[in-house]
Amino acid sequence: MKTEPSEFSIDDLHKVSSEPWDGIRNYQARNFMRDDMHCKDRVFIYHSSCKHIGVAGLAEVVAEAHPDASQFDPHSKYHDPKSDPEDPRWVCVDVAFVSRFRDVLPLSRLREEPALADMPLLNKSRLSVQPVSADQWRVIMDLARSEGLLD
DNA sequence: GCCAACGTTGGC
DNA sequence: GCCAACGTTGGC
Repeated sequence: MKTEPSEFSIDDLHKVSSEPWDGIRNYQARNFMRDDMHCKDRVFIYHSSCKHIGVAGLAEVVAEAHPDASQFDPHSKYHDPKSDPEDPRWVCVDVAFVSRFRDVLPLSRLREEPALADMPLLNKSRLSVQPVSADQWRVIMDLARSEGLLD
């Protein structure tokens, strides 16, 4: 899951017991949350549009997809007047902090790994929620370990 | 701040 | 259903 740390960082996630991952307004990203993310699933938290771009830590899904409340809030920047309360257009999962890498595992380092070449993240995908295969998960965790980023 | 690439919108 | 125009994303 991508986030701009100036908006909501891994450290912000650490401060709350759980966080509804709201504001996702892309259908494909929504569908991943709705269809493919389940309680206990692990998630990489990725910092984008910032100084240290890359994987910042780990989270866990703690609530399955439910309507994203911000779509019905006229004061929210995520307000969607076209969404019908009887049939909400946008959903989100809740995630909880698991761990923070000692340092961000840089995007540039991910690009050096042939095993990760097919990741949407490395291929101009602008999806803010995107899948990670079991193999890719392992490669990234091994990388984080070998870079001394894990406790 | 730039700009390429992408997703969405809306006229036809 | 096509596709041009537009707005957004996100690395650099």
